[in-house]
Amino acid sequence: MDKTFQPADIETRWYKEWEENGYFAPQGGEKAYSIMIPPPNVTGSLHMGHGFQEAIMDALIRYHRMLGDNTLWQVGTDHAGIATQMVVERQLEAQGISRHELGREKFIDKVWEWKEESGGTITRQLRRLGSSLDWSRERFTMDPGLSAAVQEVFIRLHREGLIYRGQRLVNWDPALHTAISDLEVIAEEEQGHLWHFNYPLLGGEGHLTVATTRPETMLGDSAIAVHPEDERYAHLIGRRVQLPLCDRDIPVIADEYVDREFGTGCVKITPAHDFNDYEVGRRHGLPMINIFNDDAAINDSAPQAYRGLDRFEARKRVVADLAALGLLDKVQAHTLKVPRGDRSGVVIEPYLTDQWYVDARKLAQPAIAAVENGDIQFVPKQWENTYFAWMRDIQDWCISRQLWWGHRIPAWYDPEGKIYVGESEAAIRQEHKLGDEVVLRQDEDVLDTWFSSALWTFSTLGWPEETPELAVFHPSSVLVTGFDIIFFWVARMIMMTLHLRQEVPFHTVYVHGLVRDGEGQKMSKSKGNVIDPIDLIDGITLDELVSKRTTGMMQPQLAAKIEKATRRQFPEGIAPYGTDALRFTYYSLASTGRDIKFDIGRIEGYRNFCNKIWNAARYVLMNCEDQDCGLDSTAPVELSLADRWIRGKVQETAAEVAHAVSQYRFDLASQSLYEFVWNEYCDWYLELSKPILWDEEASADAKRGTRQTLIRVLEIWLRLLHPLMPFITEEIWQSAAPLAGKSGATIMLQPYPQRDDGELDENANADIDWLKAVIVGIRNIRGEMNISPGKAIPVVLRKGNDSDRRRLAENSPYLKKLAKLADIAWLPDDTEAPMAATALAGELEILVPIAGLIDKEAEITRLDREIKKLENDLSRLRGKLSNAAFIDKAPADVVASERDKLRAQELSLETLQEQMQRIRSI
RNA sequence: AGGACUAUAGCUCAGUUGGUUAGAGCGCUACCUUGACAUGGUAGAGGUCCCCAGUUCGAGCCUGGGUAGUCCUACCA
Repeated sequence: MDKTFQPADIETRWYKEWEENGYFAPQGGEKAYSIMIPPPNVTGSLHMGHGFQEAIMDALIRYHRMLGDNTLWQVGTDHAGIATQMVVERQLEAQGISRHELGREKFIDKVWEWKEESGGTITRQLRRLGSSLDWSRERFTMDPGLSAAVQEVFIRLHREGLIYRGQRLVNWDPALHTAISDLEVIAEEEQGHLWHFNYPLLGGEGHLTVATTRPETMLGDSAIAVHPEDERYAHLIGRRVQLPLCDRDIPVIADEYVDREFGTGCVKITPAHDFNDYEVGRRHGLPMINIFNDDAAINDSAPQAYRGLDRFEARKRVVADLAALGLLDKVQAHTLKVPRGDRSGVVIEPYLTDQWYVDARKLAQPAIAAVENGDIQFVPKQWENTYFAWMRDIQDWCISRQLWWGHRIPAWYDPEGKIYVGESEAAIRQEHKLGDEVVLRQDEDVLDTWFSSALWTFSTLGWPEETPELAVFHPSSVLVTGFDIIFFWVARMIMMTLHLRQEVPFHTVYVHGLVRDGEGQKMSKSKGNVIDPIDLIDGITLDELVSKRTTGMMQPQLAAKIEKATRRQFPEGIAPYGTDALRFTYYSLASTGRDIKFDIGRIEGYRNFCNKIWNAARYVLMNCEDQDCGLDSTAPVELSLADRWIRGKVQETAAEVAHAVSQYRFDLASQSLYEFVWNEYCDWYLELSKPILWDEEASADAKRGTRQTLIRVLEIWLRLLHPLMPFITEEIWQSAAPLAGKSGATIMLQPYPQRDDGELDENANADIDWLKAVIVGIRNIRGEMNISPGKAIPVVLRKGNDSDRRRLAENSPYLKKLAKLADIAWLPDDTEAPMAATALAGELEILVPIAGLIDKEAEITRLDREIKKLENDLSRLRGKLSNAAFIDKAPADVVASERDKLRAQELSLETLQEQMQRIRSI
């Protein structure tokens, strides 16, 4: 074995081995356990959030697989309608081709080509993370099977009246020329203006002043609204005003929607271009005047002068023209929320079109109930509130998109505009007995990507066929996802699955936090702070990292700043840390209910942990290979104190890990393992094994016992650790397992260690605690007195009780080796103690004689510090115990333990004070 | 406007039903190339648990109020 752990070869080698041997596929077992991967964008690439999410899922999957469950991790990718179409359109644009020139079919061919070309990136990256996905069952949302499921659902819901087509205002993206759902609109505060305009009253006396942030929409105004109880305007209700710039007049209406306090208390009503105005318009039967075309340029419904102008250009013209007419009252600076498309970034326009909708209200009821009654549980629980809040006020879901890439809506229209929904034109003709003379035209639109995602847990298992997989693996066990898609995806999956299958899609939703950069900033391309998890695994040079962060930017002017920040933050680039270290970092940061600030220092620490594991294994193998490790069950074995202790400790660790995983507390699981491996197994047990293995006088039985313990405990904790660090554990396990009497092709399919209480040994724990206390006491004196670690020193023990004597008798070889002692002696109580530095282990005094070793002043300082600390504690304890209320009301065992503590500390203080006097007297 | 979350060592974070002296990693200081490991070892320094009040024998933890920050939802003509 190499002296340092080299992850790269090991990782690729083992992943290939696992995949080729089909270890990722379900293997049977009584209980089923399944997770459906949140399908990443097929042409996307892995980011830190994915890395985190996959790590969590893989740990759960590997854990359950080792528990013997029939475990499926369903893999697949999403066609990501808008995102993918945009990428391909941009590529074509670069070649000077528009998709319209190309035509629908050829364009879709291009997208499929791009999918084939780049679709491997994300799946390669998933493999690099060690994700034990069942690749034999890989699905894609536009596979024939999944597409059939989508069509089936659309037809069914349409027949049930849960999908309908209607004309209403939608969020229109004028750049992408498609409707989008409410969720795809991001409203951000921006600086704008509030323009005040005068609309002259018809009949000549005076005007009404309206305030607006969108002057250009006045071309589509249908009314002026005031509050019905606003006495300022009450007399004008029912009158008409002249709409400036347009050759028409509009009524003054009363509606409670109007806020009297805002602006002038008069609102211009533009029903075709504002969601609130739309409702007002409907209530009052106002005409809906659409003044925009698909690009949000002014159309022919507006006066000649503005036709063809872009909306922002039109705004300037309208303001200028009104000013010229003397109708501009004033302009105020105003902060407003501007709705922008989450993909295109352009301002979204409320726009009147025909679209398809899902009646979400009806579907929401059972979906709310399923969470209320605990059929589905969120972890952490507070997300249930978020879910309820949204579900109880859910709006109908606009599912049609004016795109080409996606599932085409299975609806056809006859020349009269009658709608037919069915699986094909032929089927529809047959069902409705339509002859060839009736021309049918299929709907041009495709479905929102999230429509197919909503079916994911069951469409991937073969639905609408009632397949065996569906029976076994559905509902899935847990959904692991980010809070940002609770509405987009989680809620819709719950609604659709309950409706179509009368069962939940999953029992638990584990909601993890967002992975942010070291400063707590969201990682984004435009901020230039993105870290690719693969770069943490394989490493990257500074120059490559800079170029990765600064090429293909939407805002190239930021490149210089990003380069500077990157060079400052990663002066040496990023070292290759390996997958196991990256994964362990994720786990250690995965406490629930908070975001993750990714600190590069952590991964370095866990890379070091890998190295520690590696070297501990080297030590064990070095001492066990070709040696008698007690495999022969008839050979007598003698277990040392340390052997008995560590055999118990590894069981305690198994229990802690199991508990933590059951609560999805991977931070606690990883911490338990880290502490056990490093602080117990390596720091103490390996050191305690040396006195036995290296002692020529130790018996063969004792050596056999220690070797057996070394290798067996190693083999157990490798399995405990495997779900978190799959590669290093497999690599070492291959060598270690045979020596521990285990056989098997892979650690992956070994049973997960279950706590064995028979191995716990409380006596051994107590003795080891004593041993540690004595050793640490001596080391402390050494460290503080600057006694060279190489120098063997004599130690004298004094006072103490029978168990101290027994422990000394049994453990002096350990003490001599680990504390580097020349000699250790017991001093009878009635003997005068030599001049010495003192440490305490309970009642036991540990004395390191001064002569020639100890600096008197330094020891006085050290004792003084100890005494002060004790005095502080004592005064608090005495105060507590002299409080009658405490004695009366606190539980008896708490009071008793405080009293014990007081006694012990008083004794310690006395001892140290005596010691202080003696030192001072020389 | 409503709601959620967060505030603990220089930094990143744990801290269970309220009960020893509040912990870990990184960083820092001193010493150490000892036969698994310097990606290491030993020892050490470092805390007003955001603030105020309350409940309690006892509060980092519970209650109320406040401050600061992050986020979500809705609305702002």
